Amino acid sequence: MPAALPDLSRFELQCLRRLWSRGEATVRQLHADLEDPPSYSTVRKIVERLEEKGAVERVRREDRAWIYRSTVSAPAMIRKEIRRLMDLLFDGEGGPLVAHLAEMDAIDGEDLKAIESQMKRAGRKAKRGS
Amino acid sequence: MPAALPDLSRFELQCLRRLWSRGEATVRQLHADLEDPPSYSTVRKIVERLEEKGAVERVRREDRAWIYRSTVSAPAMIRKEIRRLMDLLFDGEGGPLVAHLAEMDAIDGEDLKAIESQMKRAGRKAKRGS
DNA sequence: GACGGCTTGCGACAAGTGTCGCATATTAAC
DNA sequence: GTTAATATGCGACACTTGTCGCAAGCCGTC
Repeated sequence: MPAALPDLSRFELQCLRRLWSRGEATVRQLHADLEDPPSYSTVRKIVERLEEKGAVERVRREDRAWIYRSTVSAPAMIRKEIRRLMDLLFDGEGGPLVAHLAEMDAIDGEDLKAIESQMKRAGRKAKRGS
Repeated sequence: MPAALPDLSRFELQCLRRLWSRGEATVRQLHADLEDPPSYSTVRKIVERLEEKGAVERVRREDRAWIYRSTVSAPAMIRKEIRRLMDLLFDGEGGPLVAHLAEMDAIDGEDLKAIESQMKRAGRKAKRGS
């Protein structure tokens, strides 16, 4: 099984997302990708901590800078965070979360239709697999 | 408009939820409601901080203990947290969040149906209102 | 009126987080 | 070989968060 996913802070997660997008990146690239970036030093430190937490690793050096790569699965980490919120707000229930999303106009009928067909596909796959 | 909702920590939010359930409560009651409660002192401190942050207020005294009440709207606070996560993970998009929920088996067809009828009702209400 | 129990009001503290600055090392360019 | 750029490795700091303990006050009971 995969090692337990580390607990990441907001900003750590934000940086990690950029790394997921790029696949590999230097601190400078990550810094450039950030929307409202703090100092380079700050991003440097965040990446350092991500490395300590085992969420990121150095793959090779290029142009005297280290290239980093995420060592954690994006979907797994994302779902861990979603689960975290569901546990905190709704005792782990997903229904109320979706209800709020609808009420917040964060999703529409289109989204729902897409999800339904996604679930149908998954259902067929599961049946075939069993 | 309502005052900006304060940023709450995990544990603060957890305590606030119990208060929402009860409507009004003493620190002792909140402490008793918690699943895996830390010391009474700790809960005491959390409530104190909730008060400092303006999320909670004292309504009256009873049996030499203060009764607290939430001053923030539960749905508003909950949605703020959901929005926070959506912004962090999906640039504010709700679709991908629901997709993950389905993939995580956190929701099923029943949930989706319920949401659809909820959206229909909301739609009618909106039409009537306009 | 002293006693015991329960609340409160403070203070304290270790971790975690966001934020930087700076000395040192590395390297491309003169 | 000296210079200028830039990455890294550390250290520092203020704030937040989770966690308590303790002195003081209040109140019902004996």
